[in-house]
Amino acid sequence: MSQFWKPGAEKPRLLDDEEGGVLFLAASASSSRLGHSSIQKQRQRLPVYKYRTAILYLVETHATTIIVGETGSGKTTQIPQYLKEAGWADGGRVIACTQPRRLAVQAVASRVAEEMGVKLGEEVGYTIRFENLTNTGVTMIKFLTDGVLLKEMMDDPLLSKYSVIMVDEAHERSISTDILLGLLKKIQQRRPELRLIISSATIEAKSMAAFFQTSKKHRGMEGEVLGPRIEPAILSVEGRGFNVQIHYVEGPVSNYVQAVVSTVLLIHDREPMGDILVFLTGQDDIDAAVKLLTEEVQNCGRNSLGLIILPLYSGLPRAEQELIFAPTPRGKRKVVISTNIAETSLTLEGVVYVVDSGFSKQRSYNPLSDIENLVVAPISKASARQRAGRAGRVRPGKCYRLYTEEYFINEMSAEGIPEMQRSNLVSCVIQLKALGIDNILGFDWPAPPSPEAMVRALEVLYSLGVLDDDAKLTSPAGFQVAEIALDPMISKMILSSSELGCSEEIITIAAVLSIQSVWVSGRGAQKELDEAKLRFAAAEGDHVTFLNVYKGFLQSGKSPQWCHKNYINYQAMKKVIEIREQLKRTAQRLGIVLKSCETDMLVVRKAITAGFFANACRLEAFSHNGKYRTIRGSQEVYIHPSSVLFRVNPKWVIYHSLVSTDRRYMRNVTSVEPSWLREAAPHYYKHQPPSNPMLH
DNA sequence: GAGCACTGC
Repeated sequence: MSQFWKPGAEKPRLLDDEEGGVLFLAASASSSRLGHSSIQKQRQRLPVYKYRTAILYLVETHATTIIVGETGSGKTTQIPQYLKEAGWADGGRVIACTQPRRLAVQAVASRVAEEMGVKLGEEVGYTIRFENLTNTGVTMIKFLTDGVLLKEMMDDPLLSKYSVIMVDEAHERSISTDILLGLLKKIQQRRPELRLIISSATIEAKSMAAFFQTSKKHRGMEGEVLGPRIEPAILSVEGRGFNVQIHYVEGPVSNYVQAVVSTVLLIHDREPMGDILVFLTGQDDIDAAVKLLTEEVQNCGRNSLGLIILPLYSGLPRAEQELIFAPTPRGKRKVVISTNIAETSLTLEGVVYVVDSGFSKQRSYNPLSDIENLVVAPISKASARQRAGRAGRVRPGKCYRLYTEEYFINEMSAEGIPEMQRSNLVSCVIQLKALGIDNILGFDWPAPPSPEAMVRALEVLYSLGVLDDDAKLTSPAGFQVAEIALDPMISKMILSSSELGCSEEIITIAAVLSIQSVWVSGRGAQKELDEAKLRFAAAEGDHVTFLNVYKGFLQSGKSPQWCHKNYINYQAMKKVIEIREQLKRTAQRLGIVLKSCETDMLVVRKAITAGFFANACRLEAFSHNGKYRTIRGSQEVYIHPSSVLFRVNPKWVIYHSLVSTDRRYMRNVTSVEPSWLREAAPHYYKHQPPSNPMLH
């Protein structure tokens, strides 16, 4: 009576598509005998439902199945349920489904629990940082961020409790996803019974297939049946979006902010009602466009009165972000001018028109200077398609691309560069080391990072005393640093604080350094913000200033009003508390003594130095403009104007990070004594060239 | 006296 495909039953019909992958011929969905409740009917109306049998067949017979599914296909919520219904969660095994983002994990898990009529955290559960809603032995389907799954591998390198692991949104190519894919490929060789599903929104499935294709064949006697086929299966599932008509400009656009404004006005004049979503690169562009558009509307008369113009970027205060979701009043048209946040993280209902500038801010990394920064760069074709798709969620839409069709076809790359190839790899390398991957340079990456970047990461870890001469994790420091889920320099700072007796203070600093900013985003009330900052400013620098803010917050009883009055971001402070609690638990597990140094800030600065000695700088002699040089590399740097040490210019400082604009600015700076540097890292500072007037 | 795409453990 069951319609599910089971091993041994007649196979569904398969067809080779022109790409050389395996594509299933749609089966009829109407013959199902699943339940008749409305939820079941809804499930059956999803495009993925037609492929249910095919998916189960492919997963049964292939070690890896790649599913190309557009948004709205239902793959994320349905496939884990199909697998469970087909018995993949029998015998205490668990079906895992990873997501790049926490919010998606929670949303999908609660949706699936609802569809299955179970309480979230029982048969269906989820795990994200700070939250574990699963029940061992009961949970059959578990949603989690890919970062959490990597963390789980530290305790269970073969992920032995999982029968199927579905890696969703793999096309986004985040660092965690790429590390995970590389490791899963390795696990497959040891666990032929494990099944992988790689789910991606773009057609670049072939390169993913090639990556998993090269898996070594499971060895066995000649003629023996060796379990699943090694070559990955590829299956495409259509989405449920509406058609989106694409319009290109006829000639290149010189000023895309201006072009955005005129395009929005044109849509508003000529097109029927429906909201407009604009993609620009960052806060600057967006604020400029909002201002320009508002002025145009005021100069334009009656027809433009119906526009509600809203900016959207992650740094926006919570209340302003929420305006985006308010339904558009009758007769009005909403225009949301956004960063990439609306491309993947947030979904706006009611959008019918998309205006795509063709650019976004992207992280880039130079391993030689060890500097990460953001650059405005052209987006990929995949990104352009994703942006256009945002116009077709409620009804057929239109997308206006502010670049020529010729440019789209000939100049835009098919896919973006994976994050792995645009980032500092220190955290990535230590994670792999902790998982016993000794040969980092020879690791089978989905997209190998440059050797320079890997060597740079190894150097930094060696200088921190986390790796030894053989590039193996040191014990215990190396393992401890790997266990703390933060940048290794911060983790090292925490370890040192244990010996220096200031771990209570240092974990507060570590928590603050791992959020964006404790201050409310500065524009508009700059003077007031600067004055508020002075109330907390410490002569030692920004790190000690953070301690003062934290103390003030606790003394206020964690009051939102107190935060508001002092230009402090309340949401950020709540996050600091949360991260701090987690660090405290990790520290206790690692045997780090939690101790406060009370008012002795000297040891706090020494602990900071122990983690960040590589970022030491010296004020240039006779410098009247605050010019510093890094000790290693002798690069010209300046204290950022947002630092409490701006214009104070102590002789020796260490910084937490550099931002590179017209100059290189040090953010989060603390003054130090030069003797501490050699104390903290004698090996690192022993061979300074004599031209560098160092450590006298 | 300047600027923060977006995630995640």
